[in-house]
Amino acid sequence: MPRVKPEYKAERRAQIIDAARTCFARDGFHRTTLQDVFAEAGLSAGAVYNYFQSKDELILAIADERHAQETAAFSQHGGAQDPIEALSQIGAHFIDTYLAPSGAEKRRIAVQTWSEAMLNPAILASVREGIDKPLRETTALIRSAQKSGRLQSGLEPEGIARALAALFHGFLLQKLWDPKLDVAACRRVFEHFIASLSTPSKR
Amino acid sequence: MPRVKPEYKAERRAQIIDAARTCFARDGFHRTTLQDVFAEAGLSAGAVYNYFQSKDELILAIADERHAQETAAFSQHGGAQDPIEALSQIGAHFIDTYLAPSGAEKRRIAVQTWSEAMLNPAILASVREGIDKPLRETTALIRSAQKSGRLQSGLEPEGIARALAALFHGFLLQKLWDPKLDVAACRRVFEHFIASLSTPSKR
Amino acid sequence: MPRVKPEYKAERRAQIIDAARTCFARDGFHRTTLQDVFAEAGLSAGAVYNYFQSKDELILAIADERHAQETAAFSQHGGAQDPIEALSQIGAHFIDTYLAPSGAEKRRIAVQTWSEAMLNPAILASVREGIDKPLRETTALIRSAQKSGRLQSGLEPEGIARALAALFHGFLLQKLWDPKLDVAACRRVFEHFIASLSTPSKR
Amino acid sequence: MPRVKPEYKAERRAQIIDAARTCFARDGFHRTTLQDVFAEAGLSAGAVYNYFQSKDELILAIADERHAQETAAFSQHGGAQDPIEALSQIGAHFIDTYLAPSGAEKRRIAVQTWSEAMLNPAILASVREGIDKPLRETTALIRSAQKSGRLQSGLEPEGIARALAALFHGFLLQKLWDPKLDVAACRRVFEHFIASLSTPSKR
DNA sequence: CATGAATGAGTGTTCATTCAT
DNA sequence: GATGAATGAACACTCATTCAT
Repeated sequence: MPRVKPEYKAERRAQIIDAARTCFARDGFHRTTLQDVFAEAGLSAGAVYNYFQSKDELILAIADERHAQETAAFSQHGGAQDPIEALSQIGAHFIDTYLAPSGAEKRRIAVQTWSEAMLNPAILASVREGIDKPLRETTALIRSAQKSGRLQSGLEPEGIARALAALFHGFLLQKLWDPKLDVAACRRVFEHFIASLSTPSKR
Repeated sequence: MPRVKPEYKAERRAQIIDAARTCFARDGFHRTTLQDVFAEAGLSAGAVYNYFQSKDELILAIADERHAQETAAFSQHGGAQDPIEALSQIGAHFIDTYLAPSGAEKRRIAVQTWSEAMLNPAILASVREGIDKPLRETTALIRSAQKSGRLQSGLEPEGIARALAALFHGFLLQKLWDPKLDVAACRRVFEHFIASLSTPSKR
Repeated sequence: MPRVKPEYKAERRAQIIDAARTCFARDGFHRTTLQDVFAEAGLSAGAVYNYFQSKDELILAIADERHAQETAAFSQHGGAQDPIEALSQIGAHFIDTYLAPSGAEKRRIAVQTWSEAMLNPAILASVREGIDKPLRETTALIRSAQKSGRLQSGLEPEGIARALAALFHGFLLQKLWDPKLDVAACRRVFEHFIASLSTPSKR
Repeated sequence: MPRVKPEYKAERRAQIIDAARTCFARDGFHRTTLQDVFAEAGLSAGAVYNYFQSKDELILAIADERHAQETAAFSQHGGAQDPIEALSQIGAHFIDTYLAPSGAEKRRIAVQTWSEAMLNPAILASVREGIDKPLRETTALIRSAQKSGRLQSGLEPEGIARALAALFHGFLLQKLWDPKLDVAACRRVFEHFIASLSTPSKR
């Protein structure tokens, strides 16, 4: 269908990415064959190859899209006046999005991406991009809160930001291993951790 | 009446597992071919197949071994009288072992195992076994500390235990993505978190 | 009543043939994809298919064109009064055209055509048409020269004609394999061979 | 079948090369699929890939083998005392081998190799190796004959050698295009050409 | 027990060709 | 006539696994 509308190609691309994401979440990057993706997308091999030049490129597109979404969500929820409130809202958003039952697909894509990053430089770059910007913003948030005296200053801001990310990533893994994980409890611990920053550490 | 001494078989098995771990850490479970493992082990295909019936079984053996080591290390470092001290020592041990530069191989195996657990029930069982026992022990430790008044009791013991695990797993990921990660800072945040449990949460 | 002027179609056809020749000479018939030809011609797939119904037809058109040119050149240079002179001029023309540095594209198309003729009857017919007519004309030239006593008659005219063609084709191959081939020396040997026909063989 | 006799692998390799040569001569390098070769050899894909790492490598092996045979044959037939006799014998051998009806397979492989050499550096190297050594030997033969006065010295030895090769290659092409080519006539012209070198050129 | 050549289903990818617009 | 996205059969190649020796 030549001379298509400009949005046609974007739609087709999205259709392929959706199909790939479904397959990858279900069977993993490596157990998913491109034939699976073709079938899921309802397209031929050639059609898919008009949009993505290789399986790796498709995997990368999935990773990139996920990180773009994350960065966007981050900015969206980090706007609260109170820095502690902002941290809390960001945490709540990510916990809701990734740890809810409906987040299963996201979780499964995420973990595979983390594993793949180890071996695939392009995926690693994508993962880092998805991590570094939020980390920098969180760090800035914490630093400004420390300066205004609202957070204790005994810990490095970056360390705190990394701990928040680590808590989130770690809970995500636990939810993946055990779907019965008590997400509400995770959220409470998360809140406790943030709250604990307001008081000087005992040590 | 075995034809060969049992030690012989155990040594051969260890030789194969070592080779496999080296390959898997370097190239990943899926990019590693069994030919790679044969070459790394200096053995023939048939020899390896006398010890492991499939690639999956080899992967599982790697995962099992890792979790056995972890559980053992956990018990070994969790014996301190003071529960807070015990938690601190356990944390220090795992951070030292997995986040040190020399822990790269362990990290790379760990993340792949987590990803594989999503798709392979046997690996999932292995991962859960490696997580659940430590989690139960930590939970028990925390619960007893709460009863004796040494830890605040506003948070569920299991939630705290899971948060400690999450912090550790999350830092491991970050170290994987960025080898320059400041491990000392991670350790300080970890300590802060444990310390924060001694005081009532502000909220 | 055609919608477009006939010249338009002829121009388009020539444009496609030029592009195809460029691609085929550069990458070979089999390594050249039609996508390459479309790009080189600056036309779409559909446009090219309006002029040639298949890749084979395009290859055949290239071969035909080459042989038409050759036959024309042959007639053009074979008109000298003296048959020996005519042979010499024809030889000189072909050596100049095909063995000069600028003849690289022609050489590369020629050799591929020879190889393809082996497998593709239509190409074989084209090659034979390009060879047979010149061969018949040369044979006639030689026969008449023999009758008039200007050439020795110990050899069959067709054999001599074929030897001249063989020399030319063989030198073409050598130039293809080694661009530093001394073309002037080839020309001298060619002249010697023609000259040798004027005197009775020693044997 | 492990722990095979040393000659086992060589036999297998020859079996594959034979099958490939049959297929390539019949259908051409590019129209032959590896499946064809597997079927012709009566082996599986994996078995063939244990001996040749790619289709190109198989093609190269065919070319190399052909040139090795040619060089060997050349040395074998070039030992006559009389240089003119030696040239004559070499020519007769190659004409017999390649232009006889039974030489069809050799011819078909040869022409494809020439065409492929244009695009494949490894094949080009093989072709040149197969050409250069015979050419050097012929040149030496001619030079020594010139010094001893048995051949006229008006032409460069290398040019003469190249002309002999060109005649042979050109006749080979003609036989390919027309199986009814009179090979005896070719041989006579070849002989005439050699004989013509014994007398000073008329020019 | 060890060997390693053989197996063959399965993989990612290509590309000549079509046809709705 | 021209466009170019879509088709899908076909291809080269891989690799976990087997088994005769």
